[in-house]
Amino acid sequence: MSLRTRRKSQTREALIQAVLEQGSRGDSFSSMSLRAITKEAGVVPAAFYRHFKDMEDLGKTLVDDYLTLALSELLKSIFDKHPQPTGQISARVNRFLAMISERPDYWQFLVTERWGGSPAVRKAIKHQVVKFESKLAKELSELGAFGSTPKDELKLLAHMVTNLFFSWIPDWIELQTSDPDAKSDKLLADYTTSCAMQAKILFYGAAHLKMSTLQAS
Amino acid sequence: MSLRTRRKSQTREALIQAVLEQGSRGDSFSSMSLRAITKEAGVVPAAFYRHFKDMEDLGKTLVDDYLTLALSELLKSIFDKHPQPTGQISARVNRFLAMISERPDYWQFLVTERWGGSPAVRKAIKHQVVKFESKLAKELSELGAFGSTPKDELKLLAHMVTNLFFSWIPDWIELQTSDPDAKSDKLLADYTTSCAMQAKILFYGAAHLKMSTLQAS
DNA sequence: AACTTTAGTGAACACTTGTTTATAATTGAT
DNA sequence: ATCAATTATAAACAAGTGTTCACTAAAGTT
Repeated sequence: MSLRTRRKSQTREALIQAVLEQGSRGDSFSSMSLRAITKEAGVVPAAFYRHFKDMEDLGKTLVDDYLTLALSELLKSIFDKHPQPTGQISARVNRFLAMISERPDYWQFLVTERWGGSPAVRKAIKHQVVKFESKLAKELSELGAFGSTPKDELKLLAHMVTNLFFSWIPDWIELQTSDPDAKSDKLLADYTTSCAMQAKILFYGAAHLKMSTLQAS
Repeated sequence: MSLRTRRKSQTREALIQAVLEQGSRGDSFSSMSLRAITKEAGVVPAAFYRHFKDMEDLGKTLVDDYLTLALSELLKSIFDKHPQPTGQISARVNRFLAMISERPDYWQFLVTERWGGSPAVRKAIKHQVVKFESKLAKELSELGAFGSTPKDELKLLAHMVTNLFFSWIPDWIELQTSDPDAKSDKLLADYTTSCAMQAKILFYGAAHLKMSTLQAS
């Protein structure tokens, strides 16, 4: 890799990080200005166009080149082998929450912009989420407990699980930032139990409720 | 009510409707400009300040004076008496989806801004959602199936149910708008079954999974 | 060493933004 | 009928917006 292209990708990264930075401060992507982004990246406004066509282009790139990795890492992290014998769900949930703690800006952006104000970014996220759900459904089918579950039902379950995951993200981030981060390990442990409980409820219901069974309540 | 106050509340309503209108077009609240709102409301920019201090004030008012009603109506609609003997869950889900179809702009705003770019609006929504979850937990406790369920677990369940409800909103709105609205009743029936299935899975899991039971999967 | 390519600069542009001010017009009260 | 109160207007302001253009300077190529 040449020196020039390396430096180019350096400011390109700075622009993307600027977006994530402002996202972490609570701003939504559609309300970010091109000028503010370049300013935060330490570059003049006109330099922006050497890297992206416009802000929409930046947003799509951010999702496709960066956030996608986060989602696929999440998938690996959940379905890797070597699970502890006890508390499999808790351990996986724990790892997910730790991943969020590592790069909260990534996950914050994903949550904020999933139903946010930029159609292009929304569409890009949607595309990645659909892919994630498909892989998740496939992994679930090889899990034993859902071996005989019909494909339709697995897709529905994967959809629910994905939404459950997404619901944890903002709660967990807020829990962390609004806390006197003294004993953050206890905070993690507590919220892990809560999320694991949620996951168990969902999996138990899906595993034991046969389809086309009318269970009124 | 005097003529003047009536006319005042008329343009006030126009301003709020303008926000919902732009929200329905896909814009996020934090990216809406005061001028664009007044323009859409058919009024000059300076007139805005007769009604609201700034955009943030408008946003909070919108949530507290309007969207709150939608949520309490939802609660009534779900827990009213006179339920059909069969398919209680489906019937209630159906009514919820019908409510969304009636005022999609309200629900769209709620979803978009729940994790959106305006801290004040986010906080206002959060406050209403917490209230909603509390009432929901109370209603669930009087439901028979969860009579003996501990309070903590009911709060968790209410939280999950709320998130489940919220997850339906954007999917249902998109399903409707992206459709050649010919046989929209069949669309409603189909999506009702899907959502009802999700609700049943969740309720079944919550009702049958005893707390502090380690159910690995 | 000379030439080309290109990431980043700085100034300028037309336009939109939020907010203030004085003024017009109409309702409510006397 | 007269006067006060107030909703909405029109114009102006400084500041911020996206985008363009000619440019400098450094890296890649010959």
